[in-house]
Amino acid sequence: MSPEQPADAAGKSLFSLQRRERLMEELRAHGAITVRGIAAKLGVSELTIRRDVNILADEGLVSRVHGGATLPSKLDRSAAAGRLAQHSYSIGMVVPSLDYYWPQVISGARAEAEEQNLRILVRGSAYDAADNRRQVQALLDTQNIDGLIVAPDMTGDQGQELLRWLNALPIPVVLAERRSPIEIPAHRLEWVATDHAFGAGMAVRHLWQEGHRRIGCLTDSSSPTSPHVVRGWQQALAALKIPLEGSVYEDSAKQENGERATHFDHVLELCRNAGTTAMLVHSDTQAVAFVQHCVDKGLKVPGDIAIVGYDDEVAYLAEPAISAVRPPKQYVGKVAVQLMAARLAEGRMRPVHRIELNPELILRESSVGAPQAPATGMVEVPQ
Amino acid sequence: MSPEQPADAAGKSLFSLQRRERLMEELRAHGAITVRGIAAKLGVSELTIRRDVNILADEGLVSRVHGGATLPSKLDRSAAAGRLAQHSYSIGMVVPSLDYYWPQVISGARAEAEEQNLRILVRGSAYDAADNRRQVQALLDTQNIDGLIVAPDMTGDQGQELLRWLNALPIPVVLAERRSPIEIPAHRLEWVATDHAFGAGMAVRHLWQEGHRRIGCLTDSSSPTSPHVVRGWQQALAALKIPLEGSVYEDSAKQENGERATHFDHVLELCRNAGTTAMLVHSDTQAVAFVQHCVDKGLKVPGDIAIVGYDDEVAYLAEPAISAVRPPKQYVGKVAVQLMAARLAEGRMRPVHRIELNPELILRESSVGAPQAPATGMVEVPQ
DNA sequence: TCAGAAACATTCACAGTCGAACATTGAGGC
DNA sequence: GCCTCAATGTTCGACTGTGAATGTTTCTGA
Repeated sequence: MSPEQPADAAGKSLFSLQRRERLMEELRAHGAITVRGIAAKLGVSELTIRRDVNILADEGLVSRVHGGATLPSKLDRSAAAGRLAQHSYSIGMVVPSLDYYWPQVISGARAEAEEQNLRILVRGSAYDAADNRRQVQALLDTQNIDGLIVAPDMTGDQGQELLRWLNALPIPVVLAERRSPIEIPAHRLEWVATDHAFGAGMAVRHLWQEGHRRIGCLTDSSSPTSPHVVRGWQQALAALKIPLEGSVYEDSAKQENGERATHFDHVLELCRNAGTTAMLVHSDTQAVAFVQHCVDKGLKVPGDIAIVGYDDEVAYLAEPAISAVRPPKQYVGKVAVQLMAARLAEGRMRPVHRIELNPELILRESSVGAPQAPATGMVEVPQ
Repeated sequence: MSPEQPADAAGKSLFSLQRRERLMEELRAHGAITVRGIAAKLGVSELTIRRDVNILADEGLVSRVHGGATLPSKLDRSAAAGRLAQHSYSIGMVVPSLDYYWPQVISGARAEAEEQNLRILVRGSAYDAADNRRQVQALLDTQNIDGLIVAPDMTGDQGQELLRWLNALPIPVVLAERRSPIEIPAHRLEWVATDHAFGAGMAVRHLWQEGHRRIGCLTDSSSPTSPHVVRGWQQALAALKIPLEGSVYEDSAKQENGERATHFDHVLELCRNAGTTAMLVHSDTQAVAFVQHCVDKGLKVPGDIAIVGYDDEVAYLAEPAISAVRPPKQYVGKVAVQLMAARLAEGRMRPVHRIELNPELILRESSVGAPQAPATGMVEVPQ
């Protein structure tokens, strides 16, 4: 044998550290290794491997066994086993907004990260695939990121391409408030998202229980949340046997500020014609403006028209205060970090997790007729 | 066989630590083991197993009994037992089978419960809503249950009624391998389930990559898993632009034992007529029988027909060994317990979680192209 | 209660593995 | 060049894990 560095099967020289890395790799791949097998594979003597195993075992990275080593096992009670090396990780987080909705998600993520002893680096981005990618790339380039939590724009070809790119990244990726669509098998992407359809359904059922029989929906198609809200609204109508035909359904996304009042008038006109007495209004900034508009026009809320908002960011500020579906934003961040921490700890043996969280319905004045006992499962919050 | 490391059923060498780990796993899955059974399963002498049991018993991890071992019991007052921290909560677990699929789910749940210091009480039930309810009721009556993990039968009115009842129970309930349907708003029920549709799709895409252009599906509609598998198969066909019309799709549930051969012949006939060269066979007991039948009829697997099974319980036993989609059964149990532990710790402020896990595809001989002869001029090196 | 069967403990033999002591090699500093 | 040091290899006696044989204990059912 050559007197230089030892060689592995491919003929490449290895330093001891690389060798131990290789050893861990084999170990992770097979769950166990034999000293003999690895020695042959790496082209070094068995004694060398044994020494490596001892070193790794001292650090608690493997469990020593007669003839080889296994992944650390609870059954192994040697000195070093027990407390895994607290190698702390850094997680990048890219969110599409730093002033609406996402601050709470970030706050939940930060709290959990502290708990799990992780570092989080947050970057804001635009609602736009190209910028998402730029921000992620910046994190990858400048920081030493071990994992990525991201809420990308998924619309259009660019969005799809972005997803594919994320799926192929060498680090684990968790989507927040986004789901990878079935069409592209982004099989490595995990996600945690609020079940907005459920939230919308909950709002509709609540309005039904309040006696409303015609329930419309005013949505904001510029938000990624919108399709889910609309779907939930439609499903709930179907379940309650309310015909979709004739139910007011409007999109306020394209309205300029100046034209908003005009559009609201148009919506109210539709409601009057269709006999609609309740509206689910997506994005509660919209809801606030809409309630304001109704009050200005002399309509009683909830007397003439009941309103439920969506997101519960500013709904309590309106006069009257608006009932709203509240997504568990803190938990979205928290669970995303939990997913990431578990993934980083357990590696690829862990199956891909995809988590939906249910929002809750916060009842305020805008939808509750006479003060009633809250329906089961729904929370009444004063203020 | 060589006098070196012993072998388990799959022929893989095991170190003593791994063997004990396996032993604990079996123990968690079944609650008890026999020395003889485990020795046969792991391919070692009974003496060795006894020694393992002694070691584990010294650690207090098992209770020794004549003929085998059980999970640590309070009744066992040997030296090592006894100082287990008192269980904070007790969780009831009702599963529809104790010999197929579910033992591994239970094993994962037990392992996690141990970790979280919870007590788990497992009861088997029938695939039948009335019996499910009886078993749950029995747990509620006789034990002091703080939470319930259950895989109920959800078919028919009885199933729906059962779900409603579960939803109204005063303790938290987590469904395992079941989803609450949107129709009944069982908004308190959390669940963890394998994404079987994804698994089926993975199998279809694999077969496509192996060159198959007509891919059929043989399902077992008596299993609650069946609809999801079929849905995944259909979606994957659609994505690959394989027409659903003319694709072989058969249900083997209603076949009596005697008629199974006839039905298989019928399926093969259909395959021949439709030009189908690959089948996804749900429940891999079915797959094993089907492969056996094909081989008996002189068909080459995978040469004439490629097979992928579903569940990966016994697929490796067939000759040739069958590729199979493997649901993360251990993790289903594990995650269910995690959900329950978090719920018990955090109370109702925690949003309802609903988790899907991706299965993995285990490739074996039945679907992977036959090994090809080396190109001319190349020398095949023995060993 | 007792007999027979099954499970268990003990002993021994052996193959394989381990690690201490010492030898060898190569890199880097002077 | 020479020295030192760290990494690796070789040898060989000690140790460990396993299984067969054999005797002892425990369980079970009549």
